[in-house]
Amino acid sequence: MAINSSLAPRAPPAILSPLMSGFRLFDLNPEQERAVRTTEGPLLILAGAGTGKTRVITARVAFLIAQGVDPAQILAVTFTNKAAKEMRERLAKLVAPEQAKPVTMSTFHALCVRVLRQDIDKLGYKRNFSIYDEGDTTGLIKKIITRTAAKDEKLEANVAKSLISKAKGNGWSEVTPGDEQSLAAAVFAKYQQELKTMNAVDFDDLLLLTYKLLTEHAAVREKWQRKFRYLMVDEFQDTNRLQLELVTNLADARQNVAVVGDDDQSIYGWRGAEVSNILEFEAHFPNPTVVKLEQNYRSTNAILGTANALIKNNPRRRPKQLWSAHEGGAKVRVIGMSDDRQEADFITSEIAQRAVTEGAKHEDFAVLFRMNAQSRMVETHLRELHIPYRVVGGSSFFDAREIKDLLAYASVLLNADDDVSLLRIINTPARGIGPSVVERATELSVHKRCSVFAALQDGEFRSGLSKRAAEALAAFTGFLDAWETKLNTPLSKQAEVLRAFIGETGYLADLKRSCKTQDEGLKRENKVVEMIRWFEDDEEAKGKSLRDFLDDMMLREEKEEDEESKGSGVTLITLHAAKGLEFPHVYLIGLEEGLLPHDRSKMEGTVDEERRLLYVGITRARQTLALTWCGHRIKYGSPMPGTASSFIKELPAEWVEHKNATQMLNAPVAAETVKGKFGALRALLENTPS
DNA sequence: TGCTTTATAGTTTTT
DNA sequence: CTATAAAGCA
Repeated sequence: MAINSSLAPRAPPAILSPLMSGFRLFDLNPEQERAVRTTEGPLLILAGAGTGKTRVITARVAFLIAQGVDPAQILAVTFTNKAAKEMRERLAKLVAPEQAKPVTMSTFHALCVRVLRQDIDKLGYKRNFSIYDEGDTTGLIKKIITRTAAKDEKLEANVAKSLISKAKGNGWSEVTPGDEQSLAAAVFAKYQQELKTMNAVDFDDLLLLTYKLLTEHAAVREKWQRKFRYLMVDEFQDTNRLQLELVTNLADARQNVAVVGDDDQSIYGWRGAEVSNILEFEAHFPNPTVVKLEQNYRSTNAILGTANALIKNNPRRRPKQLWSAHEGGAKVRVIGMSDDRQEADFITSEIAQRAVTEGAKHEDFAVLFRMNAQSRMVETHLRELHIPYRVVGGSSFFDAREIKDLLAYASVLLNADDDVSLLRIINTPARGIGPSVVERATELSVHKRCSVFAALQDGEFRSGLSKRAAEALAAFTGFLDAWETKLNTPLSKQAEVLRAFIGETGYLADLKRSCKTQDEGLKRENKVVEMIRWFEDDEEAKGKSLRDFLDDMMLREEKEEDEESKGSGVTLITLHAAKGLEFPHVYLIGLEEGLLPHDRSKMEGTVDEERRLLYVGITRARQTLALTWCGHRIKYGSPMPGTASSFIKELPAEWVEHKNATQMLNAPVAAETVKGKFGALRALLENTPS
């Protein structure tokens, strides 16, 4: 996110000379400059919240280029596409386009796809492997569980999935011990074997198989070590063991590995992130240069003092002390509420009030919470006051049925062994291949350890079918074959082939028929058409193949922004999703024992991570921060009593003031009055074009 | 096939 | 309470 944009003058647009003369270090502070200038050997940059991390990374890449490093030999790895994109945009402002373009800036996963598409055959997969997303893998695991579990055995698909994911993230096979260990282990083994017969990989496999490739095939490892001479890893505190291993294996003897991260912001331990990667960095990369970035360009000292005091209570961490050249700022308010209704009412009416009295914009405010369910009450109250808002997170563009169907069709063309996709579309629209045929084919595929498509081709299988079914099946497989050939004809425009193929399937007509309203049908159809056009653009502009495009789609999160509320309004967001963002005014709600820290964290012994979560929340605020807790909260329909979070006791008296909402609501302006005034003002504003 | 009823469980989430 | 998934029904 935009770190310190208000303070920093824009950097000069181009590097004047590859030599040091003329190269300005963009007004970096001494620590930042040291991080940028340290180009050789391992480097650990401990970048506290709001200390200009992204700036340092991009400046360092620019510096490397100015030093004469070939841009193509620089690799910067991030966690999200968004971060990679942002970094690329920032770099584009520091160096010439022809220097920026060859730099590799990608996520771990995208990088691994690149490696695997070249050499995965060395591991017994085919190079046209499919990538399965969360939904695909959950479905697969579910099926395997029902097939494997005895009647008295129970195993939740999500539990199994997380066990499998963690096992893979740690390198390989050991499934964490537990009561269902044997079943989970069996499911794991079957799952992995089935993925392979389908020539498919999941997200974890992307990392795992790349790791295998690099460690077991020296030639491949050396190829990539030669390619990348300077490595940078962002958000290093979020890496798991496998990702650390990948970095280790990509680095050659020179060990030019620069990692950037903040152990205090490690909040993804529950999904396999290893804080020890950053805490014990020296063990993995001996004698590193260590740089601490502690000057914060985001928040007031009241906010930073509060954050510092809180996080000091964590035992395993690298000591850091954020400070700011800004004023002390307003004290952090800790406000006790009677219940969650009052909490929401207080926050929303105060936002309404401050919009008037302080002239603050709605998008300056954010409400942060531990659980998504907490947003509801706030939403209701915001709607009542006609305050625009956006809820971050939510459903993805790619969750839409029609998009999944389209991607499945495309995937089957490229890899017919992809059962998950094949089964998705085999009878959509209905083409006479009913559930019984599909079931028998699936059974045979399990028995013969082949893909469903291969099972469908089996002569014996076909002769066992009714004449009608056999004909329908032959028509379908022939159809796929024909279009596969067309797609792979050299010089053919794949987007056009795909469009014609989808047309021929009759999918769109079927889609529209299944919709209740015509309007909905058109919208859905439009999505499909749009996506094909999107591919067409990529094919023409960037020369992407359908496979490239599918890879991009599978590895992209891209939450769908609500079209009307895009860009404006109060932000409602979970603490996890808020990492990396900043807002002038933050309300952090639900600071109750059991919610933050969450009850489950106590059982799991991860209260430290909950503290970091609160720390992340606090450090999102630029100017003002309010923390609230409730004496009662509606849980599962009925109000449950609650007490203030134990974290509140850890906050420093110097920077914090304690209040209670009943006084505040009654004292200056009654909430109703504010509502009325604001409503009138708003009506006025709405008649004025903005 | 597609719909309504019933049971069940209930952090955090990117790739 | 409410979202979701499986089961039951037309």
